[in-house]
Amino acid sequence: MKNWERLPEAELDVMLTLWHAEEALTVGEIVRRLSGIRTWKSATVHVLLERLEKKNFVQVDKSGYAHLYAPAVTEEEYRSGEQHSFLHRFFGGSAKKMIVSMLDADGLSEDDIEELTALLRDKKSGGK
Amino acid sequence: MKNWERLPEAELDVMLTLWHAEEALTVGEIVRRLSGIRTWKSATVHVLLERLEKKNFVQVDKSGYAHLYAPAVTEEEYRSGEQHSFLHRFFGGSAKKMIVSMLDADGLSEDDIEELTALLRDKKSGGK
DNA sequence: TATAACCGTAGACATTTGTCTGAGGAGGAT
DNA sequence: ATCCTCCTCAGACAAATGTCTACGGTTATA
Repeated sequence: MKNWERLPEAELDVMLTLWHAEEALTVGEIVRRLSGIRTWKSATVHVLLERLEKKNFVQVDKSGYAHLYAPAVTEEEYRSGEQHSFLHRFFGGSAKKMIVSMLDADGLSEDDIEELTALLRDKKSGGK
Repeated sequence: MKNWERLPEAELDVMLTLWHAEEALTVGEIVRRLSGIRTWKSATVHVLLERLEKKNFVQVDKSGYAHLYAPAVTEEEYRSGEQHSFLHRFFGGSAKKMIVSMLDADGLSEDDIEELTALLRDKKSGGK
């Protein structure tokens, strides 16, 4: 994670599509997969992909007729960057505070709590 | 939290300043408090505040000579909106998954782990 | 081989975001 | 009264973001 850069919404939706795909996709395929949320024309997606390429977020294979687009940054890399910046803005960088707030707010089932408790236990014993 | 709206970086920095202040602030005061991170002229901050007002994120008291700006949305409201959208984008809405990922990644001390374990215990017994 | 169904690129444009300069007023210190 | 400091507000712009129409070429298919 070199220099963290927050992507605009539209570009992020394209990246999410690429991340969730197993292989490289064509513009048309991306349009199709996004059709639930976005009603973009393919030219729109094309422009977004160009911008993402310029930012080095995707790599393109232009050998065939239909160009193939694939992520050049993993979802984890991007997510952790965004998460990190969020953590700093709103929780002064304390992961603990953020976790506490999520425990309060968002719905966790009994099972989830079990599981998390177990993870914490492992983490303490096995901890580096 | 009506319609969730993500604020641009610059406006968010202004909001964070307002949230961290106890009382309403003047433009000049905001510029001063941001001077560590941003080297904005007061006109810049003024424009950002106007935009935030239009979006109903701040309320302004124009009775005195120097206008006073205060948040119209709490930090928690905003944060939880952003957190929610993040959760959905990257963890399919599962708070558990997100917490798990934070347990792995970000530095938690022994004490933090203790504390979280205790919270989980309380949450299970005292559960609503 | 026509044809319909795709594809890529160019070019255009409205809106939003980021920042500033400059004019003109208020207030306090001299 | 005079100056210096601070404030508001108008206006201006460049860059980034969001989307599209239109044109000309490719392919698979009738």
